[in-house]
Amino acid sequence: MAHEEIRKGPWTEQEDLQLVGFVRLFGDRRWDFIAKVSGLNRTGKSCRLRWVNYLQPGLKRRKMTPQEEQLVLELHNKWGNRWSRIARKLPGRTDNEIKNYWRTYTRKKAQTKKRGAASPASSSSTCASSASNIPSADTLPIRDAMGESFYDTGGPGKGCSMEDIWEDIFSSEENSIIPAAGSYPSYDYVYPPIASPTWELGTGNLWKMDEEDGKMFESQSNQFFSSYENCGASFSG
DNA sequence: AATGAGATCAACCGCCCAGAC
DNA sequence: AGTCTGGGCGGTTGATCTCAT
Repeated sequence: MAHEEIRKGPWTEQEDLQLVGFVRLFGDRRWDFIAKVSGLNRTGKSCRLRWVNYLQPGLKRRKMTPQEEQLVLELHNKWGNRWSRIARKLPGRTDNEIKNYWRTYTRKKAQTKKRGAASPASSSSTCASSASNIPSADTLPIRDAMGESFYDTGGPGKGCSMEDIWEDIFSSEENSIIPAAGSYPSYDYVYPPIASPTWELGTGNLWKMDEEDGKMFESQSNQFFSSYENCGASFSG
């Protein structure tokens, strides 16, 4: 049979929209299923990663605050490289983000040590102790601000940010769908409604449907996607 | 203005674990 | 009880961005 090649590499806005739509329909658990029925030609893992690290509502997506940095240092001291565990203590941060931060931090620290050996005057500045040197979120360049340059890596040009999308979803459907209670951690963020059949139907039949059945939902989700045709107009391909 | 080095971030890989069958 | 499958996690890599020269 025709074997469709699994897509890899950076996600496009189109793919993001598709994924968001299907997560809305099916919840954020059945990644393999979502990968199949969405027609994204991505692996379930890839979909999950994209969702968790980038699309999930509530992500801060701006530079760590000194408080957060301090917390990361403390928790890492406590738990070691248990990034997901640490991330749970930092609302709006992903394990990947923290992992990357830590990597940068250790590098800087190593460099500081090196340089410190050469010029003791600067040796006292570790990332933790120099946290006050880190610009606050307000002073950060536009790029770091929520929603700006959201698709820097997703393709050329600027479409609409996920913030816009979520906002739009939320405002257009706040009266029609009530989010499943406890579906998401209680970040200080108002979540758009995401259907969570897993919780609402228990071990429901929904998950037992095969790919063919899933196609049915594709048409449903198409309605959702069509709402964002304007964004789609700026898609690169 | 061009370029090279360093920093940052998104995404993939491989392993492990838990649940389903 | 054993096997299989999917999801989660930590490690790593590569592309892109930023800044200094």
